[in-house]
Amino acid sequence: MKEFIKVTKAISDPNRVKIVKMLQHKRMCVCEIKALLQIAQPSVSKHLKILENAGLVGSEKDGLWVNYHLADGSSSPYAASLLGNLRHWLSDDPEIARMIVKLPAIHREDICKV
Amino acid sequence: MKEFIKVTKAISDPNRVKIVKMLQHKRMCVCEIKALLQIAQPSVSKHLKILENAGLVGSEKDGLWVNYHLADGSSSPYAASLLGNLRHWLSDDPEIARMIVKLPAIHREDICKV
DNA sequence: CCTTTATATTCTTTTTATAGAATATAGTTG
DNA sequence: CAACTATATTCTATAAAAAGAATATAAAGG
Repeated sequence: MKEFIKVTKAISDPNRVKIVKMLQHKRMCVCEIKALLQIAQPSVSKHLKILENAGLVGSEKDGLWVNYHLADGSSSPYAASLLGNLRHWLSDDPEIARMIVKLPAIHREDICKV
Repeated sequence: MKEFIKVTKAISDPNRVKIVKMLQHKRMCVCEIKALLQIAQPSVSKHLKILENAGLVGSEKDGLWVNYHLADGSSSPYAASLLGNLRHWLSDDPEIARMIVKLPAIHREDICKV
């Protein structure tokens, strides 16, 4: 039960849904995500921690950067099912779509400078 | 997006998960649900409203009683998918299983008297 | 080793959820 | 229609979530 609640709580926040949807397109560092969401950097870090804890995203350090990517869902059937469904769900959502359009123009060299 | 969040938020509470799981076995009135969950009646009513709003349960009046039942998922793909998965998910959860064992002994005539 | 930079953590405030007590509503029965 | 009962709603208190400012940490480069 706890694991199920952890996953559903993690995904029941619009900013966290957006993070999952953007990570479907490429792995991203915190400041790139921050640039797309337009919220403060600590808020991004906290959202990512909640998603990681739920088994929805993973991360790897690369020098100063931390690259986040979609998890493979191996942590639980709940995470796996959700990640599978989200591959198609919400892609047509206006807010999501607008965000995805901006994605290709985001490059850490240009925008990172907290 | 709003519909998706409504469904995930609705299911990300342990008492509401329990309500969905018990309704898989039979349609129940508020005081029967109250007896199984062991929380106050207004809390049950509020949980049911949230679930109904998310398209996860439905209700029909029968005199003084209101019988709640699982929804068919026609309100959204999110509700449909979740209800489908929950048919097998969490059935082995100890807390859920213990509750389901008690289910057959619950009869409104015996317990209702707020 | 000092500075810079990307990210994480802590602290504080504001908002949102949850719970139950009290009350309202709506059927039912005498 | 008066008393009763099942459910819903309102009110209030408490707890949990989310946000950002300030600060801490850790890796890189001079």
